[in-house]
Amino acid sequence: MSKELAKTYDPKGLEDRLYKKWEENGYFHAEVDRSKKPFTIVMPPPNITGQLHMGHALDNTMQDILIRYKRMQGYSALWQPGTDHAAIATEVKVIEHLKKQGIEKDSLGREGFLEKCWEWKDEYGTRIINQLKKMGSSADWERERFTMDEGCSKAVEDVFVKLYKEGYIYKGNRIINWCPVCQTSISDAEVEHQEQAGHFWHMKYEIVGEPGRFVTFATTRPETMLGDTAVAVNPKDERYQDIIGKTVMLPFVNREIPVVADEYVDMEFGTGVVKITPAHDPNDFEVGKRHDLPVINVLNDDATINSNGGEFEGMDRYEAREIIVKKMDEMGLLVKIEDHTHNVGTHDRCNTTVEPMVKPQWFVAMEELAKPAIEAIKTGELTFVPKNYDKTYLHWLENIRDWCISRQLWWGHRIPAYYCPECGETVVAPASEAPTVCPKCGCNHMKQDEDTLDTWFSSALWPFSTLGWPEKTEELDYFYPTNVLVTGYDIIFFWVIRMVFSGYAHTGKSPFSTVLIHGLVRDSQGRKMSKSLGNGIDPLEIIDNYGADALRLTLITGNAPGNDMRFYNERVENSRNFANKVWNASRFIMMNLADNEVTKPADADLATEDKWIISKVNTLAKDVTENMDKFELGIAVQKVYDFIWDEFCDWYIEIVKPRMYSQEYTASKNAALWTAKFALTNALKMLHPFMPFITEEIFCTLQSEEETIMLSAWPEFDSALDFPTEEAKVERAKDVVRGMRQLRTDMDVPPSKKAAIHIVAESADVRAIFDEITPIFATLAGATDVIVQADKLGIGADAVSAVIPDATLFVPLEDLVDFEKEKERLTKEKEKLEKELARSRGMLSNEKFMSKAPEAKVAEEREKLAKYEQMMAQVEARLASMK
RNA sequence: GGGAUCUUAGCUCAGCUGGGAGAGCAUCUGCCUUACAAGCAGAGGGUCACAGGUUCGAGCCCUGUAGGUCCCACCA
Repeated sequence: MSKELAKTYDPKGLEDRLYKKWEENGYFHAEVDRSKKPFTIVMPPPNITGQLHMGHALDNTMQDILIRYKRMQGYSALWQPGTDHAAIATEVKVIEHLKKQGIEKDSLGREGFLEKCWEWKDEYGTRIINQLKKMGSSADWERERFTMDEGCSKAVEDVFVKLYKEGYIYKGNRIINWCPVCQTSISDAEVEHQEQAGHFWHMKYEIVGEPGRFVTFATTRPETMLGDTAVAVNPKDERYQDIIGKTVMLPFVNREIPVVADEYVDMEFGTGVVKITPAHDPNDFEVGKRHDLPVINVLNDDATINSNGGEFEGMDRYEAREIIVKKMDEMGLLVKIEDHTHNVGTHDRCNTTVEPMVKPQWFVAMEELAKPAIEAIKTGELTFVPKNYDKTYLHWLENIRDWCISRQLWWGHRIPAYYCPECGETVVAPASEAPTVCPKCGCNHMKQDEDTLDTWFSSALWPFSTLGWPEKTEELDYFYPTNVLVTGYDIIFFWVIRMVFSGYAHTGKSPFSTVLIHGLVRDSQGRKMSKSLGNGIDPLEIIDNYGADALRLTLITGNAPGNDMRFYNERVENSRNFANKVWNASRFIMMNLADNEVTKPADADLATEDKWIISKVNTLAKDVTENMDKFELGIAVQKVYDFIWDEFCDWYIEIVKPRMYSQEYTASKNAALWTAKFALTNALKMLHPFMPFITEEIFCTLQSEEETIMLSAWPEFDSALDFPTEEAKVERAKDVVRGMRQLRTDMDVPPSKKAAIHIVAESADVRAIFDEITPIFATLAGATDVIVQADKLGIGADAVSAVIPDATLFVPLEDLVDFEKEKERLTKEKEKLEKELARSRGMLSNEKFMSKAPEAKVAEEREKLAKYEQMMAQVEARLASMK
């Protein structure tokens, strides 16, 4: 025996050992190699605040599968990894971290705080990477990047300057979403709308000059009235024609505000009158612009009322709301209160209700930039898998609004804009050309913008900045554009879209041709895994208990692209069991290979079952490859799984056992061993992208430690191996195997001895079963006998005769095969075949089908019919022989 | 309000361009058998949500109904 393998598969230790081997040998590294075709995937950079969760696990497993597959196919397969600085996420974490030490962010100053952030990055930035390695990820770690490293920062600056010069980036005083807790602006994509139960307050303002006459309106946010600069009605609304142009009195702040007419107002809704607060509502802001209304901000950055709010100054927005309602009521201006559920915008990170505010911010004008990204889908340069996501993508792009990219944070890429406090001049330039002197007035007081960029600004450039852009590197030329982007549907707006338009804007190409979308990993009850629910399952724990291969298989099996999945331990156990099955099947083959010199058998020496399993594994290669190419990873692995378990283990190994047990090294034994090794090796290769560790371990035991399955050639369909399958013969072989097994069970032998008994048909060699077809029973009926051998455990004929009445045990064939059961089975099969035949003949004699269906389809059907007819003949013959 | 998507075995889900209703788990029966009890042999269990339509043929295509999920959206 060349090597001992444990009876059950234990991934512990083995995984780390193999990973180390791969990494040290540089197997993950992809070179620019013009003799090969490139295949590139950029890894969605995990946040440096991140801990590996199931989302990462799924995402990375899918990418690793594709990369390993392409690498085996001979591509120079680059999986480009890196981490993301994750501006706001990290800043919040670091602030929290500092707070525990009693340090306030502001007390450190900008430089001091950034130092702490970099310390954080150094400490935690590698943690997630090490966790990804535990998954078996074969990324090219030598090329690891960080969104704030020198190159990526250069790319960010260049892009900013370029877009500014082209007029796509502008600074504007516009209404944005403000998070009062994080104290920064956020983009539209970061706002999550939640339905909340609230109230609809009907209140009224008195018309100036007409004491006792009021206009009644309804609002969900009474406190914003402090910033009202008009009330609006629909110009067509007959109820209010006579008040248009008049003014009303705003209580508390005693401001006279006009009644304006605007189409925006829905006559059917509420009272048909809307109070207009341009500073704190996006619609009102637009109305305000149309009517040239003043914008009065009544909120501080922490959402307390500011000095514009008069007596309410300093109050929290909700406190002010309560008191304003109370006072309005006291003044008789509160008409009624209705219950009302409405959508409230919240910050997706901290869940705080965002406050629309007017602030000077930087924006990217999206309309023009979005156009090529829209075209990309229409021309097919970019495809989504599954393809229905292109609708989501298009809908967003076609309704895109300008992207607010400035953030009032310190951790991130600082905006490369410089202002002159003397003359107001703005200069936008990369850091290397930062102006010290104002080009306009010549003063030396130029100050850089305090704000940083949205974290997605740098990730938008990731597919090319990681390859060296804006430099014209070899890597960029060879690996870009990349092939596949693997990500969750939850990130299409944030990231995918921005990468695509950036790719077109800066490189003239789509950054990838396919976006492979996966769903969310949910808990066993279908809930999102979340910290607050405490229902998260830690992938590292699963790896610890079941192994990375089992986790990977679980995440891929039975899941279609784009669909959510539920994760529970029973599924992992099944995967673990499969790993064990593979392990044991391999162990069996290796035990039998022992020290035999296995040589490639002549075709003539291959038995029916050999040819059968060879052509099965050959067809498998075709099927799996096809599905891999369609990104149907779940189907692909299912096919490998079924092959190994249902065909290779349950059939082939069982059928071939008697041949393997032969003490003489016959041509038949050699053929069986060779075939088994061939089928196993190929199956392992196809399994490798999914379960890298166990397949490598077995492969190395089978071949040599120096080799690696990672760089072995992916099995291709080979027509020379496509032997015609003789299903009927194999069926018979299985019957005999079953019979033998039953016989062994039924024999009246002490259990301890049963283990020692192997059955080999002697006079009618089991071989005959495969070599004869219909006359099988006739042949066997003449021979009928089977010898029980017990030599494997050193129990000789004497011992057998001591246990079993007859020293040489003759077992009639009837005991091998249960004829009654067999007849039943055949009859069922016949019925099924009859149905099939009827269907097939019906189709082929149907004029419409014959005239409409494509030729290939008809040919296929003819083949099927021929097959059915042949099978029917066999079944009938067998039935006849049994009478 | 707009859009997407789902409804298949007790549970969780596959079923890709129309032609055999499937897997895992669970249940039941029998087996510690020289690869594997994390296993083997077998069994039961489904009007493919409902109603129409197209088709020689529908789980799959079309229309409608009911229920669920998700995304987008400025009804104050």
